Amino acid sequence: MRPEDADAIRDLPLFHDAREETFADLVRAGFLQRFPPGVVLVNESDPADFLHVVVEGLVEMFATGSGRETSISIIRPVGTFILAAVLNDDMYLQSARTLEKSQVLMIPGKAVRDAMTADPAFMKAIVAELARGYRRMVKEVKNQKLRTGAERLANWLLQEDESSGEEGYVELEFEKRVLSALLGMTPENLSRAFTVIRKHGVSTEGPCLRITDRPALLRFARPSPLIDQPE
Amino acid sequence: MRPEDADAIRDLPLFHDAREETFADLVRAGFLQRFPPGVVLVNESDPADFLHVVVEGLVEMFATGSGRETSISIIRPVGTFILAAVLNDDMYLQSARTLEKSQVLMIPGKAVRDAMTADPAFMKAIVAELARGYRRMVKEVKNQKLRTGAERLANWLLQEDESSGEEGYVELEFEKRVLSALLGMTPENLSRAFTVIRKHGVSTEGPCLRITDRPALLRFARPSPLIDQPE
DNA sequence: ATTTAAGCTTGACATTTATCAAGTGAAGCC
DNA sequence: GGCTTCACTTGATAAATGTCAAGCTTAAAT
Repeated sequence: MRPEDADAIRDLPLFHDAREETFADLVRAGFLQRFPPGVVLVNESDPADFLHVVVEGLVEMFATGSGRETSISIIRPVGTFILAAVLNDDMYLQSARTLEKSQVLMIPGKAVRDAMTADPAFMKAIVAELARGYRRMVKEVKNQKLRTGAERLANWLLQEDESSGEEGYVELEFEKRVLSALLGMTPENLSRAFTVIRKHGVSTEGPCLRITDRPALLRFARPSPLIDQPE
Repeated sequence: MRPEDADAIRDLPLFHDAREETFADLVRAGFLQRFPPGVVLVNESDPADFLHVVVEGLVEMFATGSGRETSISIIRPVGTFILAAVLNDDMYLQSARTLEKSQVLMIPGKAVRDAMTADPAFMKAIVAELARGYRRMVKEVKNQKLRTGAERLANWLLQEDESSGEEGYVELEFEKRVLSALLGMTPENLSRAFTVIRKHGVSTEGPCLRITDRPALLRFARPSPLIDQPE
C-alpha cells in the first residue's frame, strides 16, 4: 500500500481518532487486494470475515430476493463496507462487486473486534459510524416509501450535484442500469424517469447530466433534509 | 417506576451488560412519563434530546415527506427508540406517537453519551444495538425494493406468527391503517393484499389472522432469512 | 334504541411501474 | 471495413399501486 493510501484511510472518520498503535495493528492484519471490474467480493449469506475498505475504484453493494436484484449503495474511495456484519460476527446481508478495477483493503473481523475492545476512541468512532449508517438506511427507507421513481431520480441528481465539483453538472460514474437498481426501478423505467425530469430543468447527453433550471428541478423534487442531507 | 419495570429494562440487550452504577445513573437521570393514545412524543427534525424506552403500551415510529406519510416501525415494551439520533446529537429523522396508553422512560441524551464514555461494556452494547438496528433497516430496504405489497404482507404475517405465542394464529395489535403504512401501501391496497393471500392459506376475521395452509403461504411468500430473520 | 363516527372494504378509474419486444447507437473485435 | 455485442431507448401491453367515492360494519355517543 502506498503511504498516501494509508493516510487517506487514516483520515476516515472511522479511523481518525484511533490510537496510532490500533491503526497500525489493523493495517498490519489486513490484506490489500486488487480486483478487475465485475468481481464479486462478498456474497450475501456468507459469514462476515472481513471489514472492507475501498482504497481505489468503485464497489456496488447489492442484494437479491424474491427472484429480483437491487442495489443498496455505491462505495467510493475511501469508504468502508459491512462494518455491522463484522461487529456482530454475523452473515452478510448484502453482496459486493467491483464496478471498476479496484483496490480493497480487507481487515479480518477479529482484528476489528479486538481493536475495538482495546481502544475506546476507536470504539467511539465505530458508534458514530454505525449511527450514521443506520440513519442513512432510515433515509433510504423514507426515500423508497414516500417517493415515486422520478422524484427519487431528481433528488439523487440534486444530491450528486451538491457533493461533486462543478455546479449544475454531474457525470455518471457507472452504468445507468446500476443507477436504476440503486433508485429501485428497472432500466426502462429510469429512461422514462429521465424524460420526465427533462421537463423540469434537466438535460442529458449520455452520462453527462446538466441542471439547466434549478428552481424548476427543486419544485419537482421537493428535497427534504430529513431524507437527502448526507450523514 | 415499578421494580419489575426496572428489571425488564435492565434485561434489554442495551442495558444488560452495563455496570450497576451506569444503569442507576441512567434511570436516575430519566423521567418516567405516561401518555394517552395518539400523543406525538417526538417530531422529526427536532433535536434529539432524549433516548426513549417504551415501558408499557405501543409506539409507532413514522415519517413524512413529499406530502405523504409512512410508518417505519412499531415499538413494543420493552424497547428503545432513536438511539442513533441521540448518540450523534443530531435531529430526529422519525416521529413517534403512542398507539395505546403508554409509559415511556425518557433519558436525556447527555446522560446516555456520558454513560457510554464512562462504561466500556455499555458502549459495547450500544455498538451491538446500532449494528442490529442498521441491519434491520437494510432488511427493510430489501423488503421494500424486492417485494410486492402482497408478498410483504405474507412475510409479515409469517414473522408475526413466529414471534407471537399461538402457532398459526396472529392477532393484530393495532389498526390496519397502521399496518398498511408499515408495509408501505395504502389501506385500500392492504385490503386487496389480504384478499390475495386468502388464496394462499390465510383466513381473516377482523383483527384475527389465521394461517390455515402454511406450505401454501410459504410458497407464495418465499421468505428469506436475509430479509425476514429478526435481528 | 337510534344516531353518529370511524375503520374497513369494495368498485371504478388513474397513475406508476414492470415486462416484453424491437430498434438505435456506440464500443470493441475479427 | 464490417461485424458483433451491449447498453440504452422506445413502444405496446400488463401488472401493481394509488385515488376517489360509496357502502358496510361496528362500537361509542346521545
